[in-house]
Amino acid sequence: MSGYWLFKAESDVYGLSHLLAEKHQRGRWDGIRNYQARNFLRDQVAEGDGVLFYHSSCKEPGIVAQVKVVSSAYPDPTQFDPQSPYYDPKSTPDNPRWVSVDIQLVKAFKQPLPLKQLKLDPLLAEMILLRQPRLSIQPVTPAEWRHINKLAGGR
DNA sequence: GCCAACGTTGGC
DNA sequence: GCCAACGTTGGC
Repeated sequence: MSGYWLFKAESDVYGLSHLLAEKHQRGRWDGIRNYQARNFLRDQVAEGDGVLFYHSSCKEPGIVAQVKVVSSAYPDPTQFDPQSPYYDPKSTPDNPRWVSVDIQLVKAFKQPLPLKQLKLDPLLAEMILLRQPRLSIQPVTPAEWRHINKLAGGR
């Protein structure tokens, strides 16, 4: 596993419950429409990378699961779908603007880690999540990754 | 290329 | 629902 990431989603749009309902708990991470997030996804996120799944815009925002990347980046199909809220009329199949990756659940955290707890943890003070709250795809350091999985009761 | 107006994110 | 922070748009 080469890289570690945090992916953020509104829990009622695509949350852990949606991923759990997918066949093999495997789903597509789509709808990214921010260039900084897109660049990470397109250029750096790789198959096999580890991902912290974060719920935003809900009662208890926080990290709820560990997932892994199970594909390389490919054009996000929703950008070509006029029915989709993520439709982008300026994007063409020849020159797609937005990408997706597929992800698969590794484990749901027994103890979801609420944002308010992360904020209090000195070992996580440098997390991008806490410094640039609006970025929906962001790198996580190996030290942060280990610490968070330990807090969540993982290995 | 500047920057004001506007839109979105997301915690609270 | 509010609003701060930030991103995007578009006139000039």
